[in-house]
Amino acid sequence: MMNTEKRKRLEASGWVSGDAADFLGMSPEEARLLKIKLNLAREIESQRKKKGLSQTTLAARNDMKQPNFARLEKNPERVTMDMLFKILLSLGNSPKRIAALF
Amino acid sequence: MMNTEKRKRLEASGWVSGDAADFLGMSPEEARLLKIKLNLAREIESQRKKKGLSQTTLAARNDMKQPNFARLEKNPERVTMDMLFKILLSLGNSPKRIAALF
DNA sequence: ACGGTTAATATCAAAAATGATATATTCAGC
DNA sequence: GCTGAATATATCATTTTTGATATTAACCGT
Repeated sequence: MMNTEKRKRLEASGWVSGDAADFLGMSPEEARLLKIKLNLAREIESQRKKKGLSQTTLAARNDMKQPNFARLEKNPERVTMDMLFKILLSLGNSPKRIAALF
Repeated sequence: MMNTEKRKRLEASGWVSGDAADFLGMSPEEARLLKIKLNLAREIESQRKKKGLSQTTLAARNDMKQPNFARLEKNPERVTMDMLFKILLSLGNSPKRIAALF
């Protein structure tokens, strides 16, 4: 899991690797927030696939380009919660439903 | 409600005023997100005051400066959800409790 | 009214996120 | 193995947010 390239990118953006110590350098709150973002991203990908939509079409619907949508799904640590939230809403999720992913 | 100064600031940052049409120019999702942010900000201020803490001390606890904390409380439309979320967590709110504010 | 604390506003520089484009990789179906 | 579609990666310009500082205004309590 986690090839060298990806780790390099993560570390470049401030990560410290090593399993349980993955969140070293972040406050507990930041670590918690990150996990939530990962959840939201996973959910976006899952729902998109369930609907049989491509990144390209879903991106277009939200005035985005495919590569940026890919980043949102694959590297949510570099995306604001605002963005993830907005996409989930546009996928038809109620705030409550989104909240359930916390 | 909504004095001229504040409206000027909001409009400068892209708002269109007019009561029910306040959210003109934003997607429904963006409007929804904004309302949520306002909720979170109100809750932060409320909890802070309930605990009798100053912006200065609460800011310090989160490695922030007072003026930036004031911005967070008073102008959440220009603050990411990440930031609001982080503060609420640090105030001891569980993700669930935060979610209830949606 | 004064002095001290707290909150708000204004303004920049620095950092981070976003948008955009080009390109590469992966994957299905044939 | 080709071809085309879908995803992923790389990079950079632009925009937005954040951090910092200075300053002002509001609010006590005395």
